[in-house]
Amino acid sequence: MPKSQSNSLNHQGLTEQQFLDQYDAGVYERPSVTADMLIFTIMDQEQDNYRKLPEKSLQLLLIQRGEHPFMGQWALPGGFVGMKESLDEAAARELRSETGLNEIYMEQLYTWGEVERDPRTRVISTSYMALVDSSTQQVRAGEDAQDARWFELNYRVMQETKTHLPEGCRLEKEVHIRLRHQDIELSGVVKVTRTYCGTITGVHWEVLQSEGIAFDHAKMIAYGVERLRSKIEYTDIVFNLMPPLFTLSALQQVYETILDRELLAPAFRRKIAPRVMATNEYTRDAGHRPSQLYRFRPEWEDA
Amino acid sequence: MPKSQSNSLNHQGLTEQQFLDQYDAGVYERPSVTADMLIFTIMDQEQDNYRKLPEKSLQLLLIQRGEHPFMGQWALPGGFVGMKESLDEAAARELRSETGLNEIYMEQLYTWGEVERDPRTRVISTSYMALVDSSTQQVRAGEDAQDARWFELNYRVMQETKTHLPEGCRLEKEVHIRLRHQDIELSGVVKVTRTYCGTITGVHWEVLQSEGIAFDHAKMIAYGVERLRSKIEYTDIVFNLMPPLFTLSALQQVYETILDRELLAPAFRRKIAPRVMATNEYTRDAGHRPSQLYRFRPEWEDA
DNA sequence: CGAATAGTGTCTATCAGACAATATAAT
DNA sequence: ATTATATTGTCTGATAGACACTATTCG
Repeated sequence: MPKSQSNSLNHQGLTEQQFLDQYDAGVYERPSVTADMLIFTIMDQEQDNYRKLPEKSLQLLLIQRGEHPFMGQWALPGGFVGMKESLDEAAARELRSETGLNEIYMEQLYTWGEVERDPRTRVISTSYMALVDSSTQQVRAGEDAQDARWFELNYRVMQETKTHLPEGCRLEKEVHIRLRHQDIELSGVVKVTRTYCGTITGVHWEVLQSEGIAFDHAKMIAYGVERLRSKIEYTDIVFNLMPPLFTLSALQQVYETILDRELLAPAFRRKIAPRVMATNEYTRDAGHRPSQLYRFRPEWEDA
Repeated sequence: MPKSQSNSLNHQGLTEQQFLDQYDAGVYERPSVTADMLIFTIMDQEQDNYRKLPEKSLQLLLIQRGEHPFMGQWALPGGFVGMKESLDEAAARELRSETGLNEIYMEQLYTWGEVERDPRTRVISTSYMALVDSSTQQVRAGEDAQDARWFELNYRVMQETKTHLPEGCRLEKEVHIRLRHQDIELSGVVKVTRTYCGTITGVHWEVLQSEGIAFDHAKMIAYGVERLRSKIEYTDIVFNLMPPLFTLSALQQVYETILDRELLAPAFRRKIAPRVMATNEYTRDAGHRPSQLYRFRPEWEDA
């Protein structure tokens, strides 16, 4: 941090040091701040036909609340930011305490600052996204005293409306979220409203329905999925969800589950080619032609 | 907001209502939260040769601090978030009070949560970016009692270093920022460190030098410019910086000033074509061939 | 005419979508 | 042989970079 280092006197005739000594931070009421974590991973679905490849599913880690408010409902792992830890540190601490994992990809997403977000008190929450390869890394969700569980996440745009306004246009999108863990089923409906007025665009996220999802976490989840979907297209974050060795089909499946649409294999392989490197290993016992295993080839190894 | 609506009792035997009634928000110390504004605009430079087009420059609005800390230095307009206003409202309020403008494009950028950001007390700040067309809209910077001024902003990457680590690589980028308003000249150096360790990437922003720029605002500015540069490539936000009618050359110049590189006119015109619509008007008295005036054609008018 | 900008045409390289075709294991 | 996946080849259409060329105004 740059030092302010000023010896000049302010309008009350105080030096900076004197000013800071008499500064009372307590005069104004302050909101609480939390860091909330969207921890994503990819898991294989149970498979009936031994010859077919197992389907992938996107999973999100949630914690059952043991206290009011929203007691019994499921929430994103998160907690209040302490006075002596940075926002990133609070997020990393939360990640560590819920998954036991330390060196994990993590990224700040958005800060939610509406007034009535929490019935207890004014809370401003910054959401983070973390990506975990649960097939290699041992994630101890559910082993903890806390009731943390992986939920299969389905995200789908159910309705899109376009309304013309006198000076622009409004696009409304209704997104349905479904989360499942064994027989626990949660769901939420989030409306995303984009308003175009001349050149000015505004986006508004609103929770229309929330079944078993605590607070306004349904819209944090929706926002996170949108971000994951867009960032997977132009960055290398997918590889955080993959084991060190993987087949190109598996990688394509991960893209397909996250984007929720099918991709053409030849185009996919061409596009991903510069970011992967073939190994001498192959899959075995698959009931069909074996597949070559690849590893991630980071951009900085390029040339 | 979804209601929690639970009648169940917690471990102390309290209903939700009872729990909320006895909840004391004051037990934990809480940080202050501010919303800080990067207000950008484009202005014409003074021109010597009457036949040449005026050059454009990117301008940023700063306010001179009249109080400790960083008294006399220049800061982003910003202020504490009140208990009864949302984060967005606080940002909009700040924008309105500094520029007198109301209906302006505004977007949340990032939340800065390091512990020692402010010598007074723990402060977490969310930065926003606003884009203004100062040629049409009357912006009252400097007319206010407050010392708000438009500064010409220069942003340039001065050094890039690539270090190989045992398990990855580190990319360091040194960015120089220069801000000028008449004979006031401010500058800052920000180091952006990208660490690649396997698939995990982390980005770290650090202020190395700060001449006349208050707090850690130099890195907020750097982050804002980076975001502006990238978003101008894949969204329509430029048009927030343009008057209702403009020439394609002027639009290209705005792209060039923001991206800090020259573009080829034919390629530019092709790319921008679907987003603009020709009018019957032309520029006049230019000392050369007149140029046709265009207007923004929003995506939603497409078909 | 010359200076300066406005605007068009075209060649090429690259890349994504589409789909055909071939390869190879397990049973 | 059949099934299911793996992998390659190729055609086509869209698009960006590069650059040559033409147009139009003022002085």
